[in-house]
Order: sequence, then C-alpha cells, then structure tokens
Amino acid sequence: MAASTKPLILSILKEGKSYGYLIIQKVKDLSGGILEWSDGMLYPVLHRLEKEGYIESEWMISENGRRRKYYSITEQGKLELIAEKEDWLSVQAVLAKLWGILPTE
Amino acid sequence: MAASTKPLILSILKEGKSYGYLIIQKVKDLSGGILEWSDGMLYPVLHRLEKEGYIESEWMISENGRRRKYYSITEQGKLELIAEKEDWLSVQAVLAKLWGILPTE
DNA sequence: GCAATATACATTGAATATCTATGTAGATAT
DNA sequence: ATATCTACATAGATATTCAATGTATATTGC
Repeated sequence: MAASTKPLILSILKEGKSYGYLIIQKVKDLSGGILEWSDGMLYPVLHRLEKEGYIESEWMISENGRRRKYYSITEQGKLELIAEKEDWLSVQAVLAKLWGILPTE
Repeated sequence: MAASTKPLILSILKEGKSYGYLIIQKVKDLSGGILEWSDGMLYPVLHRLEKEGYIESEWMISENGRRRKYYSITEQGKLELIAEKEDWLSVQAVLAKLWGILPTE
C-alpha cells in the first residue's frame, strides 16, 4: 500500500526538513522495521509531491562531504496534510467500527 | 484514496453477503455520509477482487423482482483481510506516533 | 590497500490501478 | 408522466506503482 506514502512523507517533513535516505530510515524506525521502503519507490513520489507544490527541495553538503537533497514541507503541503489526515481518519473510523476496535481519539 | 476500498469491502462482506449498491450505502452510512463511493468506481474493484479469488458472486432476485449480484467473502479473502488489516494497522501506528494520537489498541 | 557495504540520488518502462463518463433497465414516488 | 432511486456494466484516458538499473562517494572490515 503505497497510498500511505503521501501522509507519511508530509507528516515526517512537518517535523523538520529531511532527505530521501533518512526518510526511509525514519519510516523503518517508527514502524519497528515493518515498513521498508525502497528508494526507487520513494524518489518518484518526492518528485511528484514537489511538482505539486507540497514540498520543496534544496541541495546541501553534509559534514562528511556527501551531497543531499533536503526536502521541506510548504504551506500548501501543510494544508494538504490536514486534508489527508481527515481522509485517513474517516476511513480509520469506519474500519474501527467494522473491526470492533476503538477509533483514534 | 481508493486504496482503502479493499479492506473496507472485505470487512463489510465478512459480516455477511452484500451487493454493490448496498455496499455503497453501508460505507456512506458507517462514515456518517463522509465517504461517498460512486458505482463506476466500485464495480471494477468488485470484479477484480472476484477475479483474484477473494470474493465470489451469485445472481439473486430480490422480493420486488430486482436482480442483484450478491458477493460473499471466500476463505482466501478472509486470509487476505487479515493481511490487509495488519498492513493498515502498521501504517496507522506510525501515523499515530507522528500525529501524537493514541494507536488503535 | 582492497573489497564489501552503506550512503545518496535518479530514471525508465512495463504492469496495474483509478475513476469519470456513459450506457442499460426496471421500480417507486410525486 | 416524469423524476428519482435502485442496480449493474464497461470503455478508455490518465495516473500510479515499483522493480530494475545506473551513477557516485564514504566508510568499514580485513
């Protein structure tokens, strides 16, 4: 389910700028190793989100001389995240009912 | 987000057989009117899920003479639902962390 | 010093998914 | 009568997905 990439990426970037490789690590980390994204899957999504204006990028050189493309969320991206969150929680609420579990807050 | 159609449809059919039009009503109902699926969106998904063996169908005639195609979940579909549920909850758990809300159970 | 691994980004392209528009048809309500 | 509701279906343009492949530098282990 790669449909979850959008809210996940936007949510991560809302916490501060990050770059492709680190985002993959972060997702793996937060999920306890369950979610393992490939780079070939992520980069096209980042490019698309940038093209759509939800995130923006800037090249930077890290301490060790490695080049990285840092992404940050835009104002438009923050609005989009709010909409994505609403959508997600709507579905989540229905599934929670069907599965007999508590809805999130 | 039509990626949620699969777990939603399988979850609804796990509660008992149903048909296209009623599934749309059920989703609208459970979501308090938020999720409004079009029939042109749903039917191809039903056909695909049947082709993949997760659900099966039979034509029936309702009390008022209307023809309906009832779908039921298969054993394979039940297994798939378990997997889908796991996937969903994995993403849900990560989003819950990022959003600072409680994870579902 | 060399090989293996980790870091870091990018694109191509085939396969698949999405969903609007459109069509059919009978039932019910006004 | 006519509008609305019930009920299913497909075509096809558009978008998405992701594995495979390619480039390049840094670090670690031996």
